[in-house]
Amino acid sequence: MYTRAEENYLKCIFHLEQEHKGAVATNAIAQMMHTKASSATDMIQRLADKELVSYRRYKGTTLTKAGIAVAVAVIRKHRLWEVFLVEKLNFQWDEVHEIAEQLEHIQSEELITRLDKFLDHPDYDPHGDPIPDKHGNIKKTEKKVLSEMSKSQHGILVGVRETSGEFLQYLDKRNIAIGTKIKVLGKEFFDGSMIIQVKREQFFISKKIAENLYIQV
Amino acid sequence: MYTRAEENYLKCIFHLEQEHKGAVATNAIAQMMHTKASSATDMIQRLADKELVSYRRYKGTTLTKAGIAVAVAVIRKHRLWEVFLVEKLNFQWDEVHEIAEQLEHIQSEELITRLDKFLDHPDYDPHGDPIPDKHGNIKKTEKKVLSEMSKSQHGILVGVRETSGEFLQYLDKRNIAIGTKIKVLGKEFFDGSMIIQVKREQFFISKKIAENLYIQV
DNA sequence: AACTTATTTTAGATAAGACTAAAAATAGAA
DNA sequence: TTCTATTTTTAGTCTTATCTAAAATAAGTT
Ligand SMILES: [Mn+2]
Ligand SMILES: [Mn+2]
Ligand SMILES: [Mn+2]
Ligand SMILES: [Mn+2]
Repeated sequence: MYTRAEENYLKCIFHLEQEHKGAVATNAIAQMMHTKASSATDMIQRLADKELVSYRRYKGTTLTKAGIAVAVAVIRKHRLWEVFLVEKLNFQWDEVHEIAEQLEHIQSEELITRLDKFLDHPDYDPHGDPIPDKHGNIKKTEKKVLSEMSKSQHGILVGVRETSGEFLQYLDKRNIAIGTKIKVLGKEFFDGSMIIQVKREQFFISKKIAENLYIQV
Repeated sequence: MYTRAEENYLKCIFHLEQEHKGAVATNAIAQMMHTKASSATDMIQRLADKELVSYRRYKGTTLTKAGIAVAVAVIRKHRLWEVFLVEKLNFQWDEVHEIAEQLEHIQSEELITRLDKFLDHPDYDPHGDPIPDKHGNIKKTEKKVLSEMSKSQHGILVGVRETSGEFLQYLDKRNIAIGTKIKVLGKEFFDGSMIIQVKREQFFISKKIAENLYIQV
């Protein structure tokens, strides 16, 4: 099988490739992995030797079929464990990421099959991200970033972009969670800030917040 | 914290020290770790630098207070995860060791605290081994190896020495499990083999089998 | 006590994964 | 197009954890 480091790099490249659509820059990988560009280059070259990524120097990196399969399997494990931590061990949604980051590397097909069953085959993790099935298929959900919505539009929160503790606690404090209905009451052109309606309350939110909330309309 | 390898060596030394009472030979460690004596020496010296073991060359190794604490914490995690796998995910008791071997290295105090609670604070793992509490205290149980019992003595199975799949499946096949009442009907001096009564059946067992069953009289 | 064997340690190599510093390639600006 | 700034790669070093081969020590035997 693959090492922890390899799995983490593949997962990282997968996420960057999704976001930017196209070859991923070495610097972007290094930044997300909290490492130096030279270390990233080193790993990328080893992954290329194993045909998990295709790579032409100075031109960026993309995952191969094999690389995608590994990345998606790790993401599946990560998200299933997050569900376990929240649903069964009563962790808060902002506390689970670090632990899942470790648990995602446990090697056992059977374990994941049984965990999935134990959790009753969940479709989404606590942050609203879809859980790939055992064949690696990911349910594509139609969702919009809140910051791109306009006045008087509404929808329900189905996911968050940021998963840092600070951000998730910010949402908790305002009773905003996955499934919460949100309506745009006003939007400021100058700075992109908004007034939103959540249940019976109204909040002012900055553009930065709005950019990190995914809404299903 | 400590690396996976360090944790595995410490756990290994702990178990060997329990068995033989006294300093542990380098070869014994190497054998149990499935590695070479030179590799073991190397690690022992590094553990000695970190004051996790006390070591005098050619004289063997013993754990320090600090080393014991690390080993026991790992053993606690290993056994709690084994309970989880059997009780919650319905694994058989012979299938859980390998997976627990990985899970025991997950670093999170909070996770173990919550797992322990989720499992309702179990005292023993599926193989009858006691689970250390969070302070590292291990319940000492009075138990006897079946091979040392004599004719017409009886007791209940409280643990197994071997945990290999083959051995555990051998027991399953004969309906022998933790908690099963066993009576010695006969014992052969020549080879130490026995006839035992288990529920309504009688079995012939070799000395090797008898040496791997712990009985509470 | 001297020799032989088994155990343990050292010396030297290797691979993964990280780093710093320097060189090379690319992109942007003048 | 040529210079400059940024990005990326290479070269060389480090640590952990492993190996093989050789040297050192301990234990056992005549
Ligand atoms: Mn990870
Ligand atoms: Mn998540
Ligand atoms: Mn282990
Ligand atoms: Mn066990």
